[in-house]
Amino acid sequence: MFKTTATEKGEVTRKAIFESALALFRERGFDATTMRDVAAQAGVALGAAYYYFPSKEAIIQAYYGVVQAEHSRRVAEGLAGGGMNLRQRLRYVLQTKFDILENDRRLLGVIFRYTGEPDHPLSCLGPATAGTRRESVEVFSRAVGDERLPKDLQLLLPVALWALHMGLLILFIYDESPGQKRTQRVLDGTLDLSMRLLALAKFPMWKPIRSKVLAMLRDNDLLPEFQTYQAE
Amino acid sequence: MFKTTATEKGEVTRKAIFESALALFRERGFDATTMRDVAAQAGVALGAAYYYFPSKEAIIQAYYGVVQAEHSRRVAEGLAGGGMNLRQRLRYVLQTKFDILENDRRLLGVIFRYTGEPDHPLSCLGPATAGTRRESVEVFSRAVGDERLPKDLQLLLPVALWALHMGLLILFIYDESPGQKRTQRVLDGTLDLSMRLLALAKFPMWKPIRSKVLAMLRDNDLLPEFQTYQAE
DNA sequence: GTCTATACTGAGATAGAC
DNA sequence: GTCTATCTCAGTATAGAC
Repeated sequence: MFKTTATEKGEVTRKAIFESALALFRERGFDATTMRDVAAQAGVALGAAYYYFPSKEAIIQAYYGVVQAEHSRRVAEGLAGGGMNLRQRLRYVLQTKFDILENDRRLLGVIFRYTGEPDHPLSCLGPATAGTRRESVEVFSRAVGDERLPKDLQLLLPVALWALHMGLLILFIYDESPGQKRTQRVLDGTLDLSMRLLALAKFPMWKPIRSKVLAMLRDNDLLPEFQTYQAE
Repeated sequence: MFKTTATEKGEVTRKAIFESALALFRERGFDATTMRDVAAQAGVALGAAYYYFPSKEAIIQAYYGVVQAEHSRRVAEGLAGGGMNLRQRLRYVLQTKFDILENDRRLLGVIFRYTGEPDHPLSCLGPATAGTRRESVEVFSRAVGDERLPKDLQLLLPVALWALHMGLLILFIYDESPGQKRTQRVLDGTLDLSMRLLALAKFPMWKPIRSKVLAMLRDNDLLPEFQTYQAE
């Protein structure tokens, strides 16, 4: 997606460009920052910036990669101890994500810019970002853990949670309430609801509906590619 | 959002620019078409194009307005006769939308470009497009019609359908299967599922959960603004 | 109010020299 | 790996014709 550095010197330059860009994006916003500003701030020529990042958006993409890694790290750390129930684990995973993004709501919006353009390398639902998506679903899988659930729910839940998390991210971006309390409330509300629905959905009477949902998603390639779906 | 014409002559010019733009967008794609191309194709000067449309995206926005109007028109026409059940009415409304957009999947993607930027005038979820959104939800309200439902479901369903329709639009854009058969299958599948869930949700035992959902959405301003939500 | 013609600015992106 | 020069194109500006 973007140039990975081969030399140590390159690594330093790359980092300088990346950090300068983020600082400027946070200060002035993404669109108001030019690649010339970024290069100047980093003390390199315009061409150098483009040498490491093929586009301005690619910097945001790299930023999102860092966020992702940090999220993975914190979740691994936080869940290591055990002792949380499902509700608490899910809350922790989601909350951690918002903690990381707390002051970068404006930057986050750019992630969605190419949602409607499948072939774009930065399309957040496109093939080019499948790896990142996979990683993200992974985190939710870890939160579900070995919770005692019917196998089909075991498969569906992480993807459903990923989708929920995407929705909440959009709400988060639009949320102008102080401290984004509104997003917090919706997060808690949807978690309550999810837990109630999950408790119901576990019963055998729901098996046919669960199967139908799973079959439909599987048959139409709507589940991230890394999972193996033995038909429960 | 863009200049509306006062004279008849202006109307002609406006239309020429609009049609030329759409033709070029369809032929070469949105990004590959320049405003100069559009002006040339329409046989006017660059300034004229900008006189009627403040930006290239504004043309797409106008296009979407036309789609919306056409959808409204066809739905009003198609539902006028009566004699369809809920499932059939919903199918009709959704199917009609996809019929209209059949050959414009690439154009459609641009609609989502500013999803993550609330303040942008073309943000598909932002305040600037509230009117269009309202109109769109309206159409789904008409499809629900006077179907015998608990009042809270009566309120929730149109918005839920609008959300479903947005999701299906994204799937539609990504769907490379011939004739977008995959979207068709998912459309039918989700309709089946929705009908089954609706049949269940109508029972009084679900009242508390419905109330909770409604309360959460209402309390957090997540329902389009035009509805009046007397707490059932 | 509608439009032409032309020139200009700003910024994303690229080519090719070093 | 890095810089300089250059290109392209969205968008603005202006002055004036009708």
